[in-house]
Amino acid sequence: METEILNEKISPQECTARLNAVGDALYVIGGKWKLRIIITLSSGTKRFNELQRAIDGISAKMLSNELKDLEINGFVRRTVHEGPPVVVEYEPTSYSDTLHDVLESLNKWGTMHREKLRKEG
Amino acid sequence: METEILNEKISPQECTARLNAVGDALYVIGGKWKLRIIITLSSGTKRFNELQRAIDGISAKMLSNELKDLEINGFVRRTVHEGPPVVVEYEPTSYSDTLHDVLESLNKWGTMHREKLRKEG
DNA sequence: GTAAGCACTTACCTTTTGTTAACTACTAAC
DNA sequence: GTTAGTAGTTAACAAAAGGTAAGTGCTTAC
Repeated sequence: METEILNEKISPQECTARLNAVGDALYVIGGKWKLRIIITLSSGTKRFNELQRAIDGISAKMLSNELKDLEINGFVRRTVHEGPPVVVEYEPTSYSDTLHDVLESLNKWGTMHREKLRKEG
Repeated sequence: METEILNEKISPQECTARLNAVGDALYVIGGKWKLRIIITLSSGTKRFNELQRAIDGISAKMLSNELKDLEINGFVRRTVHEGPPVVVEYEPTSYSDTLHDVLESLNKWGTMHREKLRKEG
C-alpha cells in the first residue's frame, strides 16, 4: 500500500541530498557578484568597462576576479579581439543558460519580496 | 505592430529590474547558511542542537546569529516551551514556503552541476 | 602634449564571516 | 558528584570577501 504524500515534510535523506545540491550550487554561483554578472551578460555580450558600468557598486578588482572564476567554471567566455585597439568581450556560455530557472525564480521571489517590504513600510 | 521576441536578449531596463530583484533576494537569503537552515527546517520543526547536527560545519555562534536574522525576516518562528526542561523549537513559517521555487531550482541545478563535475572528473 | 578611454593589476585596508574554546545555567542519568 | 545533554553567549582570533586608490601600457581625440 502506497502512502499518499501531500504537503509532507521531506525525509532526512532527501534533506541531506538537498543540502548537498544547494551547497554545490552556492559554491560556484554564491557570493555578491556572480549572479549579477551572469544576469548582466544575459542582456548581451559586454566588455569589461561596460560590465562595470552596468553593475552598480562593483569594483574593477572584484569584476576581474569574478570574471576569472566564472570563466574557469564555464559560465563565461572571454574573447580578445587583437587590435589596435585591443577589445575584450565577455559572453555567456550555453552553460550559463542552464541557470535560467534559478534566475527566474530568484527574480520572481525578489520582486515579490520587494513589494511586500514596500507595503509593510 | 508588435515585435516578436523569441530567444531575445533582455532589454537594459529588464536587466536593471532583474539586478534589483536578485539583489533584494540575496540581501535576505544570501550567504553560506540561510538557505541551508531553511531547507533543514523544511524537513520539520527542529531544536537548536538538532539543527546544528543536521547542518554540516555550522558553529553554534553562526547558527544562533543566522536564526535571529531569519526570525527577524519572517522565515522562522522561535517557540519556547517552558519546562522543565525548557525546550526551544524552530519552525519554518508560511513565508519560507514562498521560497519553494527558488529552492527547487537550486536543488535541480546543483544536482545537475554535481553530476557534470563527476563525469568530467 | 594633455586628457580620456580601454582593460586591467597591485597594494593596502576594512568589513564580514567564521572558528575555537570557554562559560552560563539548568536537568537528568549514573 | 561527575558526566552528558539542553540552549545558547562571550571573547579572542583568523580567514575570506570586499572596497579604495593608484598605477600600467596602450590608443585615440583635442
